[in-house]
Amino acid sequence: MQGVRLTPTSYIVLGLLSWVAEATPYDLKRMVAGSVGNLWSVQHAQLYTEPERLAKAGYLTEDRERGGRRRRRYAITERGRAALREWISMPTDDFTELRDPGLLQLFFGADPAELASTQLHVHEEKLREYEEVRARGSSDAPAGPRLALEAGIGHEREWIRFWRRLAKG
Amino acid sequence: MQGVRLTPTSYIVLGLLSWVAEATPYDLKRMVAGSVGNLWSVQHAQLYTEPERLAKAGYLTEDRERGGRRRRRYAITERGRAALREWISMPTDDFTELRDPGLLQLFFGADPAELASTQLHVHEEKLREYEEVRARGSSDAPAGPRLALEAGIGHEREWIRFWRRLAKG
DNA sequence: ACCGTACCATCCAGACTGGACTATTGCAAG
DNA sequence: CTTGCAATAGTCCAGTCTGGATGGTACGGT
Repeated sequence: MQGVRLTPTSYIVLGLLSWVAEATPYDLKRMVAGSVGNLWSVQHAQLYTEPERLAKAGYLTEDRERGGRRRRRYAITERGRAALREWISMPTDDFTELRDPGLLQLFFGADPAELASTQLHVHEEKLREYEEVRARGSSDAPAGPRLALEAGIGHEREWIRFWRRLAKG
Repeated sequence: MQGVRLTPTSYIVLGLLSWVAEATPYDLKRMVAGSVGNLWSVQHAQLYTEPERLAKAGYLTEDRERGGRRRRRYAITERGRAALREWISMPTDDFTELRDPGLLQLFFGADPAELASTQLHVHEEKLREYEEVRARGSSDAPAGPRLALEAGIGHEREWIRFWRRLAKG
């Protein structure tokens, strides 16, 4: 019931469960894809182990179907909500972690123009995807995801500026 | 001698060792800090285990001091250089992985203005650091690290624009 | 001779990764 | 209706990585 370390992954699970009455790991997986998954990648296997861990510590309740798929349904507890609230109210000064394989190749001497043409494609595609999500979003959607999406769009544009500059020598 | 998977971390070790005749894990640690460590975080413990793994697979040679600190000195082999060259010449289309704790808090409903003031500090500091590195750099430095630094500076500026916008409502 | 401060190496439990593997269910064509 | 495919859903595992603790070595200064 006590003493687990809460990681960013934990807060993703708690955060998503604070928006819905209950969810199975598979539901979480779909919620993550196309939203928070863009700013913090989560392995699907974690969405099975992490809720289990959180349930053991009292942040969630677990309820398992008998027969059939034997889905586990999780719901957030008051203790879980409190932990989430507390985390949200303490602005972090932890730093952005960036992992960009293309940039790594550039660092170690890859041909800038050639690399740029590959990377440009990838980032243009991603930008298109984000802009589509934005277009679909209703105006009464929660502010958080909308703002995070704006951040993502801004960064994709920056990537595109950067690689475009390299592409033309 | 065979069959290890080469990860980005592997290429960081190979890449750094391609620039110097030999290095101990501790040397690698210092080389990473303030350069490639900014675009791909590496735990120091990995700089002990990864070269060992690479040496076993024939990409590096290992030579251990007797007595004293018993430092291990690693040097890249022709096989290692070949692997590095091959990786560099194949532009990756793997995608940027971004992990930003602040953005995650924003996503889940943190107060934008409050969060922004914390994050602004952090990113302004980082930008200052990058610009200092750039100022110190000689003009005959290799192009790769210089370009990667430019990317980092561009992104820090983007973060600052983003959080600045949120800070003033 | 002693101390403080870098320098340097190793270890560990727990968490995460990437993917393989299995099973269930819905649906559509034959 | 039954067969087969796609989508849905859950589990497992070996290998890696994480974050930090721990403990040793070297060296200048007093």
